[in-house]
Amino acid sequence: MRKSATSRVTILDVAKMAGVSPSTVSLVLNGKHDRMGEETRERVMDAVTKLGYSANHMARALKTGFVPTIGLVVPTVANPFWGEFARRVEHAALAQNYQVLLCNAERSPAREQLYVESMLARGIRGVILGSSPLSLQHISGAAKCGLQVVVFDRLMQGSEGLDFDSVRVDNVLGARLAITHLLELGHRRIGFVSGPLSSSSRKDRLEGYRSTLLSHGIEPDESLVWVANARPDNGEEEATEIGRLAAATQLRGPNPPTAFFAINDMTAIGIYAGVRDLGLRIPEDISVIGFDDINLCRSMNPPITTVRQPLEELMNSAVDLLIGRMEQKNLGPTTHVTLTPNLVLRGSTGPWRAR
Amino acid sequence: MRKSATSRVTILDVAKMAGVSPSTVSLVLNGKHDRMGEETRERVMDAVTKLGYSANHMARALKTGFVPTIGLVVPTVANPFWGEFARRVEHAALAQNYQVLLCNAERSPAREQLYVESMLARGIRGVILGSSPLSLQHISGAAKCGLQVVVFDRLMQGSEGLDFDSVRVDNVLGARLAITHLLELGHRRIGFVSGPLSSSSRKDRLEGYRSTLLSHGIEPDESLVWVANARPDNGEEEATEIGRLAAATQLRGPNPPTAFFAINDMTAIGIYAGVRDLGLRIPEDISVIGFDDINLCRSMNPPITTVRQPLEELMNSAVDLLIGRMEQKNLGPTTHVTLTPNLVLRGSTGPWRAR
DNA sequence: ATGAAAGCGCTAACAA
DNA sequence: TTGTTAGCGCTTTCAT
Repeated sequence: MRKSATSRVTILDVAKMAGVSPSTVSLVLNGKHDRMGEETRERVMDAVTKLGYSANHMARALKTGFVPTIGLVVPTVANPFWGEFARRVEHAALAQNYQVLLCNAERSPAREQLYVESMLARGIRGVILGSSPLSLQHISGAAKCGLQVVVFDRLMQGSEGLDFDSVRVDNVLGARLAITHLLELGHRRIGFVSGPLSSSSRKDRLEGYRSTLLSHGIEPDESLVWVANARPDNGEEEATEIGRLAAATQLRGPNPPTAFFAINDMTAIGIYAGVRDLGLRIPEDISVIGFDDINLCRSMNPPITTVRQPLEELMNSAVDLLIGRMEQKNLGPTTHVTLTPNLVLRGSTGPWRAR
Repeated sequence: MRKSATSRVTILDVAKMAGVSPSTVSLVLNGKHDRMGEETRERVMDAVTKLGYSANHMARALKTGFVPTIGLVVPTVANPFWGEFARRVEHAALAQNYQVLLCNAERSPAREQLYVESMLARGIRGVILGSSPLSLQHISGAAKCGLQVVVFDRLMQGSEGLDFDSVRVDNVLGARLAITHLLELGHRRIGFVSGPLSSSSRKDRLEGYRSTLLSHGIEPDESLVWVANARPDNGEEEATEIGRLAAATQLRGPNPPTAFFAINDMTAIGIYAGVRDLGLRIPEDISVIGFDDINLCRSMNPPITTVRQPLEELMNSAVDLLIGRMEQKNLGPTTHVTLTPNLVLRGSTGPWRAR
């Protein structure tokens, strides 16, 4: 049994110094029963500061069965979108005195499951799931153990007997916004570029792409949709690499697109690189539109036209929903929040011109 | 007292089902005393799987005083460098059966301290500190409580009575590599662009910049060093914004630089934007060199020439060092690992030409 | 080879 | 208003 070099000061030490019982100290610390001797309270607080006491969260959690922490599982922190996402969640959580445990699942259901179980073992009772595999089967065990879950980016079909609160942007609409914009600029051959269709948000965006084309009388050309394969290790290639390869390949094909709709901004950045490799210009030769509106969009040359997700509102809702469940203030049926994306016009899209 | 809806199965349930005592179950689970009835062991394992038992980490930690988790504090996950950094740490830690608790301090010493104390309260005994304020005073309390610390990116002067293991790249050399390269290309007016000099790595890079110039007979021109101010809220502007503003301002000045050395790649990306805003080209009109070598460098137009930090090796060392301390396998004096950076030539630097 | 019992640090009935 | 007591789930001597 490994023990810390310097054992910490406990509630007993405080009690002894203040000349009261441990339960009194606990009462003071937790602000219970304000009908308590003001003088006693002060003695206790004095001892606390003198001793530099700070509570042992594990002992408290073991006793109360409650941990003021929410778990956050994201597919990868290497993509700035998820970094921004995590910051928003953390901000909203901190405002309600919850901490955030951030987990990087690398788009692997196995890792996701591992993390979720580890959270449960640590007494964490609520988790926000970022984009991840379509099936939530691997989470069901945890859910049965009382774990509250809010998913981002996908609605459950309930087909698995699972039904979680969810929060997302209207992805079909987002895609429609993007494609309509391109169509209005005169583009007719629009490429769709994505990593594996591993989340319903991605499927929705593809659906929005197809349906918008159709509704404008254009038959979707399957040779124009590029969906990267998942890698054998269950991971996913870097979005930038996917975009670059897609652009290079598509543009050299027999009937190249004149515009690309990227599944997200990082993929759009990759497309930029692919386009440049061929000596083509954006937006003069090729238009590109992204999704998310990460900060980087403004720094690119040209700045990226994209579909913005209202991340702050989305994450505020997610955190409120989750904490409501954890504190049993919300016992109703599952809630699904869908917010509206909007198009941010910048420099990467321009009118179609014959080349 | 809030309790989980579905109480989890405990070691007692397993013991009952297997018809043994709880201590036997514990023994089996922890692989102790292999001189144990094979048949008993099987009965226990059977019960474990049937019941879907998984240990309560809090109870275990409370008892043993040991948590197989290391904390990782980074300044911001919105910058992909730190995302990559976190992935490396996580990878190295997982290989040794440790989990990683990722904390986003937003470059605020107050938040850093908060996180560190919260880790201590959760029984975490080791933490890796990414770049953060020069003073580690706010960590000293935790360190006295037995928290093991490995710092990245800075060496302690010991002036505060603190002395931690550390891991870093030779930042002075990194800057020398960059500046020498620019000098060899013929540049004489080289700008230095950075956010607040809030870490010794940044100070070192500035020192390397100055000393290299000096050693080549060039008197550093202070009007060429751009160091953004810290914001009142203790946070830091986005690196890209700093770069953009620096480039815009410097380039419009009376005696503009012909090349920029950016404190990191994200700042270099911001400089790209600032240069473009003025209708200038990279590298024809202006050369730019970054630091870190994040993946994004390869996707930019032109790809960014940069000073590479060997992140994988760095993080492997950090994790090994930390776990060695936590498991008391390493009791020696503090260790300081310094690795060598190397220049990655790409397209953002070119020969000086009179404009 | 296995069980009984103590206790990690804390909180929450219940007493006083 | 404050103290006593029992235990949260686990590990680990010490018995047997």
